[in-house]
Order: sequence, then structure tokens, then C-alpha cells
Amino acid sequence: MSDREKDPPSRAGRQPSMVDVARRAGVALGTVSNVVNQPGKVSEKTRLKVQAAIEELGFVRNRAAGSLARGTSNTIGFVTIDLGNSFFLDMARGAEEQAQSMGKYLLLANADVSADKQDSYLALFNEERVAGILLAPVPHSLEYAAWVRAHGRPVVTVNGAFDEPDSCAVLIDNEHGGYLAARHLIELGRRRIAFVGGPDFLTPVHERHVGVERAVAETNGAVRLEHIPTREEQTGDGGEVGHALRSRSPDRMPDGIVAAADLLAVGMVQALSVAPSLSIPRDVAIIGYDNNRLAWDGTIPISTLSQPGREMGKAAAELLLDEILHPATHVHRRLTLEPTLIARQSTIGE
Amino acid sequence: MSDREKDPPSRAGRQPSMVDVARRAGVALGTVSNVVNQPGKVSEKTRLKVQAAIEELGFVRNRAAGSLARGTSNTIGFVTIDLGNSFFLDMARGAEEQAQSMGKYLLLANADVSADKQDSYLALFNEERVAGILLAPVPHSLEYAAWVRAHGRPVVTVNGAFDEPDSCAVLIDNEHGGYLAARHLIELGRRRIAFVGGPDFLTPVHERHVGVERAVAETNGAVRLEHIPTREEQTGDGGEVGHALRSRSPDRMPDGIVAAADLLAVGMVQALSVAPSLSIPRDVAIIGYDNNRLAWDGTIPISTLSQPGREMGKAAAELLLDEILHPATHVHRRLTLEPTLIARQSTIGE
DNA sequence: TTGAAAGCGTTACCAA
DNA sequence: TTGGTAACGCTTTCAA
Repeated sequence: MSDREKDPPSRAGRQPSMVDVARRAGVALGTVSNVVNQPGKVSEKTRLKVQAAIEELGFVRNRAAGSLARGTSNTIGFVTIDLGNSFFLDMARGAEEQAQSMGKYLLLANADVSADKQDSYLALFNEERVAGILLAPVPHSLEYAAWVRAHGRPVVTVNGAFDEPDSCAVLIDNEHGGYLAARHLIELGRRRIAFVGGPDFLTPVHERHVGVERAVAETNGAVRLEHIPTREEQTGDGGEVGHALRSRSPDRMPDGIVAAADLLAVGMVQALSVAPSLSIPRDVAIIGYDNNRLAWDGTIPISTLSQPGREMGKAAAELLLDEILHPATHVHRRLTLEPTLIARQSTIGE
Repeated sequence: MSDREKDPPSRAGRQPSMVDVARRAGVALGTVSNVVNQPGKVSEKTRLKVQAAIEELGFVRNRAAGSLARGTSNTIGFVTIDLGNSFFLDMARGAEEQAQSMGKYLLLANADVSADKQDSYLALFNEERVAGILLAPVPHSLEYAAWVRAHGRPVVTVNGAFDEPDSCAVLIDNEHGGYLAARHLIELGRRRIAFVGGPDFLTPVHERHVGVERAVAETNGAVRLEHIPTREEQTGDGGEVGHALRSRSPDRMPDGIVAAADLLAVGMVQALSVAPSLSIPRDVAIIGYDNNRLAWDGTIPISTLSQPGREMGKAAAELLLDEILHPATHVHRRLTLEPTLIARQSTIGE
């Protein structure tokens, strides 16, 4: 009650606004806005005066008002299929790094593998008028994202085909990864290869499988390939496969395995290591996919394909920011990054 | 150019607003707002008319405008020290579940263990006028959070003492967890116990250590306790400790180890399993902390203390929402949840 | 149940 | 450089 200055209608209980700051500092409203947003445009003396008023009043700018006035916010939204997967968290790190370097904030939304949640967050970001949206999509769920895009908000997809003609996308070459994994085994002399995982058409796992098939096909029949499907790509599924393999007769046993994911590989390695154990990699070489921490933290470090998550996120944010900043000259691009093979004990021994 | 209705000044290029929808549907602006926010308040007939107009125009509500008008948004911000740690991601899941059930959205910000980033996101959420903020803080960095709170925005901390008198907090009883871990080993007959990790005063690790000390003290000297410090709590640190332990003379070897974190335990188990290996748990029983996936996915499943991340997040969101919804009657509370012991092979054998 | 109008706190523009 | 002012699109209140 004691801090009423000369406000005719007492504005108590409200947070101070730029108007209050302006009054206190004895300047115009626009000047306060300039001090906050482009301090260079204001004379040293005025700026100090305004800043003092800001501190005294405990002024906190209202970004909602700013977003309304400008038609867009200073934030980028990243809707991601699964933050529990370090691949996507790495993307978020890369994207944040890039966004930050251009003065934007990155806010995260976790879809937790639910297409509904994903679309709900896309709608939220769209309605909040974020500057742009990054999307690591749930497979087969891009209709809504396309709608958002069609309504004018820039959307860049990471790690999921976004075949709208009117957009940027950053992809990872899963087919090539599968190819590299199989080539690795073949070059190590393996001739009876199994691909474990899937089938899930139009998913990364499927693309990896195709790559494996290509590598095998190139051997003109010198290498045999079989496909062992699993329900999901969890450790348990790998364990079941490993268990089943143990009861096979030696001539039907593969000598090289490409697992669609590291978790599968870990499960298999463990199941095959139980006495009477097969020797890895002597009897069977195993290579996984994802460079999951589990792959290198186990007793037998597992060879794998590492995906450049951070780089993908960074590249996606770069494309998005280009579209945001230069809508006129921006040209949509589709970037494909390559996974890298990391050879460890499970294929090349100690 | 063909879609100009009867707008005197052509409003082309702009996204349609509620005004446009109202005009199209032949109703008043306020009615459109009601259709969007409280459809029950509008007659069936009007509602359908308005909804049709919304679809035809491709109207997307502007939440920035809504937040401005109402003074607060429909969103809760969760600033978290490290989304790479599944403990905190679980919190996010629990918080989201609770928020969603009360019609609010949860947006995530990853501080990545940087106090600066944390404060920067706190400022962002504060400036965006979110309904409230959840904070899983970086240790020793609560000044700014207190400032935000003092400026009127509800902040609830999870897993970090927030000793402002004027706030809610959800804590986990690390001291009790350490106590449980040590009791477990003692009840299994272990008499030479080592605590591995820390020291980092005023952190969870330190509190766990204190709990271990208490359990040991209760034996009146029947049990010996030593502290083996580490630089961090990573697998590598555990490996080093395991390695060092191997070269000890048998009488100086602990028969029970409480690791401050599962990663440490994993590293030790692996180092001790290399031939000539010690038998786990016969020679030495090991218990970790966190219920990390690594703890149960390894060759030797490791006993651990499981923290109720999801429940903590849910409880925190509940407290926050109560404060948001009933600011008048809300009473600040401090909740402490208990970790649960999970006994596995590394202490109780097969 | 519906219509009209007054803010909400910025930004951006133009004049001084 | 600074001051004044008109949007921005919604929520909310008050009458009709």
C-alpha cells in the first residue's frame, strides 16, 4: 500500500510492465523496449537509467506479449519420439547448441512413442506460435505435421522421412549402416549371416535389413543370409533368440549376426555366454546398432554402428533457422548423414 | 487474391483469427472464444456453425494472445539437471501424466548439469508466464530459482533441497537409501564394508554415505567401514577401484561394497570378474544405487536401490497444480519419498 | 445464450 | 536518439 507513486488507478498486485518501468525512469515505453532488446540503440545514460528502474521494480519482460506483437516467439520446439533413447537426446543437444548460437531457446516435448502425444505437442507449439518446430517423428504419423507445415509454421523432420515436397529433412542412412555391418562380417570371413530384428516395413530396422541384403547379394551366393524376426528390439527379445540358437545343430548355426539394435545384441551375447558357452567372436561374431552405452559397457564390448545424433540435431536446427530467418531465399534441402562402424571385441576379438 | 470476402482492408497473408472466424460464422468474437474454450456454454447449433468456420478457415488459436490476456499460460515448465539420467526422465513422465490429467501441458528444458543453462531456462519460463515451474536442480544453484519464486511464479523443486520457507519440495531420502544398502549387506553377514564414491558434501552421494555410516554405527563396532573416494561416479571410476582392490591382501579386502551409483558398481563388478576372478557375491557382495538399466542388464545382475522417479514427478506436479489452482488455500508441503531395495545376484547369489 | 467493448504488455513505425 | 501511438489476438465482463 505504501508504494503507490502517482498511478491514478492503483496497479497493485500486478507485475510491473514496461509502462511502469518507463514511468519510473522518465522515458518513453519504446525506449524501454529498446533497452531490453537492442541496448545498442540507446544512449549509455538512458540505458543505465532504465536498467536501474528495471532492477528497482523487479521487472520481468512478458514474452507472451512479445510473441503476440511480433507474431512469433523466440523459441524452437523439439517434439521427439523418445527422450529415453540417447540417440534422440543427442539430437536435442545438437539442436540446442545451434539454436542457442543464434539466440533462440529450445524447448523439448517427449512423445514417448505415442503418435497422439506427438500431435498434441505439435499442436501446442503451433498454437504458441513458436519460431519453428523440429520433429523426430513416430513412424507412420506425419499427417498432422504436414498440416502444421501447410499452415505456415516451419517444420524440419529428423530421422524420419518427411516426404512433403515443401520441407527440409535430416535423415540417417540406415540402409548404408546395414550394409556396413554386413560387409564388416563378410570381410572377417563370415559366410552364414543372420539378421535379427524386425520385420517392420518402412522403419529404420527394415532399412538396415535391406542394406544387409545388398551386401550379401554382392557376394554372388558366397554368403548365406537368414532373417530371424523378433517382436521388439529389447534385451529380452535378444535373449530369446540367443537361447533358440543354442539348440541348433552346428551346421545350421550362423557364424555372423547383425542385430537390428544394440539391446538385441546384448541379449544375445549374454544368452550365448552361459556355459556351455559359444565363443564370441570365434564361433559367432555379433554386431549391433545404435552405439548404446550398453554396447560398450558389458563384459564383451560389442561392435556397433554409431549414429551421429548430435550432428543430425545440429544440422536440422541449422536448416530450420535458415528457413525462419530467410524465408524468401530459403531452399528446402534433404540431408543424409552416415553412421559409423565401431569395431569392438564382439567381432574382432581382443 | 480470390479469397477476399468483405474485408475492407485485405487481410491476406495473415493467419485467420477469432475475428475472422466470427465474421465467417456470423457470430460474435466472444462466442468463438467460448466454442474453443468452453464448448458447453454454447448452443449446439452455434457451435457447429463456428466449428465449420474454423475448419474452413484453417484457424489455429493463438496461445500467446491467450496467455497475455489471462496473465498466465496453460503450460508447466520442467527444468531438469540431466535428461540423460533416466531418473529425471521418469520424473518428467510422472509430472506429464499428472499435468495432462489436469489439462496442462508439460514442456521440458535440459540443463545438462549446467547451472547457467538451468537459470537461463528458468528465466525463459518465467518470462513466458508459464503456470508454474518444476525444477530438478543442479546442486548449489538455487539462488535464481528463489528469485523467480519471490517474483510470484510457483516453483516446486524435485530432488534438491529448496529451503526457501515459501515453497513446496519433493525429496528422496538418500540417507535412508544408504542405510538400507548397508543393512542389507550386514544382514547377509558382511563385516568389512566399503563405501565407494564421493565425497561431495551436500549431495545425494554424501547423504547415502551418511546412511551407510549410521547402519555401521548401529553395530557397535562389529562392522568395519572404509571410504574409497572416486573422482566421479562413472563406470571407469568403478573399474579403477575394482582394479585397485584386486591387488590388496586378503585381510584388507572388503567383503561388502556399497557403491554410490550403479555405474560404479558395474565398473567394479567387471574389473573384479576378470580372471583370476573374485566370486561375487561369495568373496565380495556389491550393491549399487539408482536401478540403472545397466544394473540388471549385465551378466551379473546387480542389487540396487530404486528411486521412485515417476512418483516424485507426479507428486511434484500435484503440489504445483494445487498451488496454481488454489493459491489462496494452498499450504506448502515438503514430501519425502523412500527408495526401495532390489536384491539381485550381486549380493544374494543365484 | 449472445453481442459489444475494454484491456493484457509488447513491438514497430513515424514524427520530433 | 527519443516519444507517442496503433496494432497484435485473445479473455472477460457487462448488457441485451
